[in-house]
Amino acid sequence: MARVAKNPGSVAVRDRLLEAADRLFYAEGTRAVGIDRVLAEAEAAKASLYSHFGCKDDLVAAYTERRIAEARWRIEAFVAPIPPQERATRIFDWIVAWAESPEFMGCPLQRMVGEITDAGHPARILAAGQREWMLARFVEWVEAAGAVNVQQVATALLVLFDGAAIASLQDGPRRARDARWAAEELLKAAAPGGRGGRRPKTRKQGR
Amino acid sequence: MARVAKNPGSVAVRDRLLEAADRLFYAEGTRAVGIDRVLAEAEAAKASLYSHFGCKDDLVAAYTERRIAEARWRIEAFVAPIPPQERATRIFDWIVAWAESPEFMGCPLQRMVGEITDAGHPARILAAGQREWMLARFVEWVEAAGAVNVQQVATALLVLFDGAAIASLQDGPRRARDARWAAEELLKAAAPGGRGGRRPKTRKQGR
DNA sequence: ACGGAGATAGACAGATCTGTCTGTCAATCC
DNA sequence: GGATTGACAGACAGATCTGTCTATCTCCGT
Repeated sequence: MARVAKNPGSVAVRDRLLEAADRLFYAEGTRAVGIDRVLAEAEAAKASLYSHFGCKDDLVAAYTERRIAEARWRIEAFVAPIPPQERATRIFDWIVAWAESPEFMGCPLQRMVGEITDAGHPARILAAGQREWMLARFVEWVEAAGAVNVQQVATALLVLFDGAAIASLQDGPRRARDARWAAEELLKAAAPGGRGGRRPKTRKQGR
Repeated sequence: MARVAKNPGSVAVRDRLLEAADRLFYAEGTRAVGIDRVLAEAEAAKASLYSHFGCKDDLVAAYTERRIAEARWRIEAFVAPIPPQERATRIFDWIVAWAESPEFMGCPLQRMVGEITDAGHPARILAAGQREWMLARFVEWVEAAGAVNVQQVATALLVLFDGAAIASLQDGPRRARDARWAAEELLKAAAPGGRGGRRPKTRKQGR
């Protein structure tokens, strides 16, 4: 069981399938791409796909999971060398670079949620988890930035983050830069002693 | 040619088709809904659909056009009684109300753009026009608000607007309220004499 | 050397989807 | 009142999509 690649240099079929699905689903959407396209791109057999992933929906879920994992380590890797108090703003540099990359096609999770209406779909469940993770990061970064009104600023940055992705898909990467500018303004306004809101360090006010 | 409804009380078949398409496409996505579903919902014949709209893509374009027209008059109607200098912030009240409505399924244009990859698709062309219209409104409102750095603030609000829609689809209407808070902060910061940016009334710095 | 696990290739069933076409009916126009 | 027009109903073709299944091949461990 779980044999390795049979010939050196080739990748295990499950990975090939997932990589092919990743490329195609992200570029064209999960609904627009059929199983056969994935098989051709992966140079794999249909039986392999259905033995590794039970059905297409589960392949979509696996694709979503992969995108989430990738996003997390990319973000963590980007943020790691940055002083904690600067992370809340600098993360928007990352978004700008992402939006400027030639293969950028928006946020895969946003597009998946737009396509898959059923909130109970396994991929939707995964995406909901990523929302919480992302918000938790913003709370962390905003807190480290020493801002007042942490929760409110963090959710505002989350919304800006989302807006940067979808607006860049429509108008190009300039929107990501616009989001960055807005994020900087918000954090300046939320600097302690600034024109910002209330002081309490932590305040339960919903997520 | 262009006959009226044959029996009183019934609507012309083209309108019925468009209304049915609108409901179904918005609720489930243009790709998930087949022609037959639209026909059943509209209680119309297939030949009627293909004679009024040439193909499904054109029906999708007509749906998009309808959504755009509706958005424009709704926004204009909402904004009309509001003093111009308050419109930039108060428009976010409109978004909050929208996101709170039970049938809210995100911004139809965002979801369409996420589904339809081909930027040359007629519906995509229409959507691009709506982007310009929306940005022009924000510029107008921000200018009326007397803010400095009009273009930059306007694009920031546009990104917040987009973020409010997609984030509310994922996390619920609280994100629209978060966007409203952020918009208020940005406008406060951009008040003349505030901590905001430069003064020039109009400044070409891209759209 | 042999048996089994995993991979491939592809036929196949069944559903669904777009788009065409034929035939019928009712209302309207000249 | 006869011709025209628009709508309806639905069969049909052709493509595509998901998912199953069979048959074959190739590694790998024993």
